[in-house]
Amino acid sequence: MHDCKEELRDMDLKATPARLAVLRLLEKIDKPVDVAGIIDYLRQQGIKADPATVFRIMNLFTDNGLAKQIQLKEGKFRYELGAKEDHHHLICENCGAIEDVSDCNIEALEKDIMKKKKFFIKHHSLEFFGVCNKCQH
Amino acid sequence: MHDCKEELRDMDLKATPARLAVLRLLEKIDKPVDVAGIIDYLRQQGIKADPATVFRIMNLFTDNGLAKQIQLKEGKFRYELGAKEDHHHLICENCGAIEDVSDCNIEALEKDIMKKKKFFIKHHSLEFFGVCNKCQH
DNA sequence: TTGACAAATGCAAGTTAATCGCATATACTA
DNA sequence: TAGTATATGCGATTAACTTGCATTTGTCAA
Repeated sequence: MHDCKEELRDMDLKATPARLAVLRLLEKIDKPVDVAGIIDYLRQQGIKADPATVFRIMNLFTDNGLAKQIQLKEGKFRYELGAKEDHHHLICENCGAIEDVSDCNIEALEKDIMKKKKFFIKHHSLEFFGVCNKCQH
Repeated sequence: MHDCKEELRDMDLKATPARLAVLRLLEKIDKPVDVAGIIDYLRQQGIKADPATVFRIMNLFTDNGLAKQIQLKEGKFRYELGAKEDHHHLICENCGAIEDVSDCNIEALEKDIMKKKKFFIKHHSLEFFGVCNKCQH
């Protein structure tokens, strides 16, 4: 467990209570959260935060690589920790469950594309939509 | 070139001018369009269509597999032809250019995941974000 | 060809995600 | 501990998308 306060200070970002709590939340969750979920969590922690503030925090974190934006065809953004190792998502179209998958070896594909297309890839998003194990029965 | 009117009738969808024009547009474009773009095209074709109608058409087409929704972290949906062969997108974060890539062999990965995770995959989305060739200079 | 009916559209109002400006509060630094 | 840059709250605003309802329009059967 590392020090969130240090992490923010190192990036010249003020360590406010809301920012610290969001960072801690991102480190804890195992699937991407949306802004409503973040606000709920903050309230649980005794931190009252305006939606505008949370949106501002998430944009700041995204720009600085602390958070990563995820889109699951819901018409809104979700967020997860930027430092998380490369992984992708399985989204159940029946119950909405979100599951992670790793070991997809997209890096090889990326290298190939960069060479073939002369396009410099900075990051990617890969999502699989379908029916989870539970909903198949 | 096939008959759009037939295609709609075969799915028990009424062949209205707006629907036909949208279908023709989807067959023509080489990169995903948003609703504003669709409305522009319809106007060019002499078809006045309300945004609500276009949203309804796109939802209908998506539900029926005629169109596919794409999200490029813009906070809105884009659409492309549902029948298009498997491919993915390169999005330039500098100029916004969108380019297609094919031959990514995601099917193999999908099979692997389906077996390992017991998750039935119906479709996926894969987008690469970075800097296009032009913007590198 | 026409007439009837189900369904598509237009319009207006409403919802939700996200942004912005500005006054106030607060984290950092010296 | 006081000063300053900046983060936050609040209210207003925008943009994407949805919904309800009256009207129009494809379709199909006579």
